[in-house]
Amino acid sequence: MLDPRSVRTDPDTVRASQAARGADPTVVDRYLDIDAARREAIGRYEQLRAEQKQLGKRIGPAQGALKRADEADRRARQDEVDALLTQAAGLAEQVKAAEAQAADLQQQLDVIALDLDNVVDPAAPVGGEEDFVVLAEVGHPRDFPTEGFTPRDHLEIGARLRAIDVERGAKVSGSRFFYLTGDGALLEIALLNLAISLATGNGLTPVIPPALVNPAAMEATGFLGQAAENVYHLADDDMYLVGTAEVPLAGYHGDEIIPAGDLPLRYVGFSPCFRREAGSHGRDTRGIIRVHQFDKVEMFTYCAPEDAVAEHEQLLRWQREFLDLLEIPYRVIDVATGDLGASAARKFDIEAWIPTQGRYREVTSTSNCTTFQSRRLNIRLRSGEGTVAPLATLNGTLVAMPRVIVALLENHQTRDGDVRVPPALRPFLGGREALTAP
RNA sequence: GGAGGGGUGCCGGAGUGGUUGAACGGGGCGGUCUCGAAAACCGUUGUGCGGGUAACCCCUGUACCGAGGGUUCGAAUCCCUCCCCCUCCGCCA
Repeated sequence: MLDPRSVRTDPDTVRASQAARGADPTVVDRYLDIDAARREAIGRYEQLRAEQKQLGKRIGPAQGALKRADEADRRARQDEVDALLTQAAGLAEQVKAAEAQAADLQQQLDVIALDLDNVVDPAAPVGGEEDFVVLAEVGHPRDFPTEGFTPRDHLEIGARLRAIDVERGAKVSGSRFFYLTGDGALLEIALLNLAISLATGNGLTPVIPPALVNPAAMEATGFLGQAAENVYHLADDDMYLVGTAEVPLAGYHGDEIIPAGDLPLRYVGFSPCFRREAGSHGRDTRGIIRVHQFDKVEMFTYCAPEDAVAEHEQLLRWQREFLDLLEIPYRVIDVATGDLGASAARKFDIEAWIPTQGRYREVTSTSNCTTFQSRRLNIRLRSGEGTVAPLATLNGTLVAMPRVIVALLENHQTRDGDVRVPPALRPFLGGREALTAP
């Protein structure tokens, strides 16, 4: 949600942002029209309401006077009370109508406000999905022909190691489900432990959040908008399965006012993630690149708006450090405006090199949501001067298990199909230097 | 799942229809006193929205006593629905 005041005072910026996203800029003008009508309606209602309260204050005493009145006075007193009540009844009707009108316009504004995405960061590259800018390339993809063998894909390696089982995943749950078994399961646990130990070492608070949330939490984090078709909904209970720990981590401080001195608040959550993957039929059908359920370690920060850009860079640094430790070649891209989520002002993705695909695939993503998300969640900060203001929220993947496992298996495979364990991960795998077939 | 109790401001806790945004206590903040501190005393203490302002402070109006409806001239107070919390029983990782 944008600040209504800033939309009012600086509509051109919002229009330009909408255009950069490939979204409809004329929403701004409809928004402004409704906002103007709303403010007028509120004024009308409040004035009538003030009159009603003034009048109401005279009724009590008048009725008291009637009760105490003697015979001679009774008639006059009764007339006075009746007159007041008649007047008040008429006013009450007007108040009710004015209130309904104001409420209706407020609701209209709330609805259209959902069509206004966050204002993009001027630093973000303008364009569509293909218009990203590569910020860095790290490591070198291996030259398998020179090494003298053809790389196996993660599914083949996973089957050989008895680490990944998609057939049984399909048998029990359906397509896009999988089992991690043996070293596969141990690998995820090792990645989890490495990630959490790094994150806590950096001062983040570890959190294991609920993965099932109510509609308000889902709505406030923006996942019931364009992304709604990818969200699992439990109709009997009207609950949602989260697609990321961002949802419960963002909702955690909902409706709170946080002292500025407590900021930044940094969390690292571990949760299962559920995604319907509607509209991606036929894409990434082989292996575990795109699945309906996976585990993820996600960082989440609440900070002062002026610190958000620096915080965004910090999250990106932590993400890079993790992949550096895993010795996976990757590149960092600055995602273009047209490919940003509705709540992100800027987004960096890290894409890992996948040898058998001969290309980079997204493994992490970090978004600066500025004050957009906190407005919907009603999270604010209290400054030293005692004033309250919205704060910024940012999120970033530390490790999305399946894709990192894919990258790890494929990039570190040996000629005979074993997998070298990068040194940083060894302490979490009992010191083992390689994963080998059982 | 069954039975009962309860949701009021930063916290505790009053308040059953009319100057109640809300008594009282605690806490916080400011001040007096003190070399300083404590104690004591005095004062102050929310948020959203609209208007006065382009904006802050400020002034003013209005809304907010779990949420949403209703009754009424008027609702924290009465009615309905829902949500949440607590206690006991049952079931259960």
